[in-house]
Amino acid sequence: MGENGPTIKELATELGISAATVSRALAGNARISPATRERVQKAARKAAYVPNRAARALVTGTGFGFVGLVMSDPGYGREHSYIGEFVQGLGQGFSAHGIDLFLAFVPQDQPEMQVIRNIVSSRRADGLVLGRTTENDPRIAYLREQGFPFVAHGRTESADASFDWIDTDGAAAFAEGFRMLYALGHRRFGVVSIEEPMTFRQHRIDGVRQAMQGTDAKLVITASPRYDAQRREAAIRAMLQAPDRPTAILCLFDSLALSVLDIAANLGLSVPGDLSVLGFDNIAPAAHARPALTTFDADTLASAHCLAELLITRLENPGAAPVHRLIQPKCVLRHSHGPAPD
Amino acid sequence: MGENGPTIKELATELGISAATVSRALAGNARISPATRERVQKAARKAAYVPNRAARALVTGTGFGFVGLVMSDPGYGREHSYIGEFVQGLGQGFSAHGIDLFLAFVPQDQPEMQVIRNIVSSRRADGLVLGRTTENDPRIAYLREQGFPFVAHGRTESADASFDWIDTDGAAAFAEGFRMLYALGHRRFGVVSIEEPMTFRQHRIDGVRQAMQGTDAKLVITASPRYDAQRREAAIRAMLQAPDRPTAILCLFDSLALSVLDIAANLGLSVPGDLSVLGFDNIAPAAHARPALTTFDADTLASAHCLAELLITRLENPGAAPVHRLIQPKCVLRHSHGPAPD
DNA sequence: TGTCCTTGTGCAAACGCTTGCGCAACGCGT
DNA sequence: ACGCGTTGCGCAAGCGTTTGCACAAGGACA
Repeated sequence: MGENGPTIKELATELGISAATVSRALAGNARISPATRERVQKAARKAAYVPNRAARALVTGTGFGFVGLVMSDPGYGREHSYIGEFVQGLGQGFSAHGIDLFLAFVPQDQPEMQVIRNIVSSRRADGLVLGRTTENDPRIAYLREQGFPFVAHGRTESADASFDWIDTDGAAAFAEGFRMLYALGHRRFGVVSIEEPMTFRQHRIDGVRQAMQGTDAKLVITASPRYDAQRREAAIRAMLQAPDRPTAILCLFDSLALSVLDIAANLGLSVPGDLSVLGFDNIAPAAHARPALTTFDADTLASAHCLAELLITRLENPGAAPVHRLIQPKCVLRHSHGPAPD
Repeated sequence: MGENGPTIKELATELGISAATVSRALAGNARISPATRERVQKAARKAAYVPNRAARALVTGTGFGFVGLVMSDPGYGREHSYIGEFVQGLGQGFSAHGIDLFLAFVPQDQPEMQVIRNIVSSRRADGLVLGRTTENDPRIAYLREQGFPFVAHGRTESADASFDWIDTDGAAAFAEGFRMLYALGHRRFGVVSIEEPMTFRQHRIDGVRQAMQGTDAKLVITASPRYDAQRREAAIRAMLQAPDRPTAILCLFDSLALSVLDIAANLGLSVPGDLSVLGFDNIAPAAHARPALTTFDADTLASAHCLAELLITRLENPGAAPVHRLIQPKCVLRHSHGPAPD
């Protein structure tokens, strides 16, 4: 084994003071004279002193400075590259505060809840980040009951105010998308949705519904299991082959939109000539699709940053009032939308 | 706060034996009588005893059951979605063995080495996974010197046999790419490369060079800084506007190829009519580009799985002989290549 | 019966850090 | 000159484990 860095005791004897003083000086304790504090801090920097986390965790009873992100989503691989940005944003936010992000992968044969329970009871993490919430999320109920610190990316059905969350304002975005297409003359609308009760699903669909109020627009919705490519394709194909197929389709997220683009091409429908398509998330392939996909960008990176901040303040101050933030997605105008065909 | 489980001492007094015996029984120590061992194990299970990781780590000098992946690459966001798969593969591999993967993000104002040093000296991680190696990688030198367990995704210049690595056989892939294009009649070749001394750069270029041996093909290489979009574009543009521009371009990785596709379109060059383009990595946008990008797939997921296995065996058996594996990428034939123009 | 080895268990130290408390030194007011 | 509050620091006790060593009990052997 190579050289382990110096211990606090070594640093102390080298400075001719006690380990306690070093500890306090490094912690910025007020009872240490500014002169000593500075001297210690300089020496620590010079000696590249890094406190042993195990020792600290043991005595303080806290964790090791890790927060967990539970990865249950099988779809974050290829298409769903927003995960990359999400993780990056979280990581940057946390590392600025000396906290590390760890990824807890959920084995296929295990429910996500079990993984979470395990993390909580082993105290491996100081806090947890929850991805994409469902309408009635059992993870949230459990963590709240355990008093375990967490933040969520997404609300629950009741937009529950008792925990920290950040969400994108999908309703606003989809309403905006509808209005834009309506203004372009579209009257027959489609929404490509999923079967899973993710919170964002309801919001986004509601956004369209509300914007439709009082207009002469028609709406048809199709849904399929989130990661079942076959059924997804069947559903979209059915929508596009219906006698009075929509001329404008809003998709819950980009990978659905990309599927629509592919299938439309197969069916000989031109986009945006015969059909306008809107996505959501602005994942990488969206920009490279032909036609390039018009979509909404919710600045995943910034959201993740913010989520990290939220969890950090929660960890520092467990009793603080919950914070929520709604991000307004921005429409990225590209080439998959246009005037309605006559 | 939820209930913290019992300590080993509590368990011991409850059983009327010493903590040492409990510890040994749980560890399966041979010096403990089978009767006692079984009694202890049953009681531990019943009491839901979970050893305190901090205490254990402190005394054994090991980590907490985490391995780190150092994320220094600023480009793993949008384009470089292979990171998503890489992380997924690692995570799955590790979690099967009760190990968690944490992501160590390198702040912009800090050298990667400092982050690594910090991890090593704080003993936060039991082992480290190194992404994309450079030809003469200081991280590897340091970790070897420290005797810190690690595995690398990529070789070093000397294909150093003294540590565990997995690499893709870029030379073979690029040679194959060359031969395919040559067979299609191409004679003027271009390679779009980067300025950074990543190991894979040399291998891939060498693959082309070797395959060219004895043919009448010409080769021109251009390089630009890895994440400088401006200079990248300038370099590619220059290559495409040269009087005797290549008719076939091999790109070191997909995001370069996508740039080539864009710029070619801007210049009014048709792909694959005027120009054939090959990528490497098979990232998500490659399939959605128009024309869809012909590229090489090295099965990132499987590589990552394998890397995880390697690190685990290394952790279990630090003295074992280093293992290396070379993955043969498979060519994914799509529509960005074709016969040479006459 | 005494010696010696084997087997099973306990004692206590150690890991590196934080923190409550004690204590010395000093300056202030009286 | 005395007491008292303040300031700055050290002592030592832990935090929950693991592990080297000592030790008691018991059987085998001479």
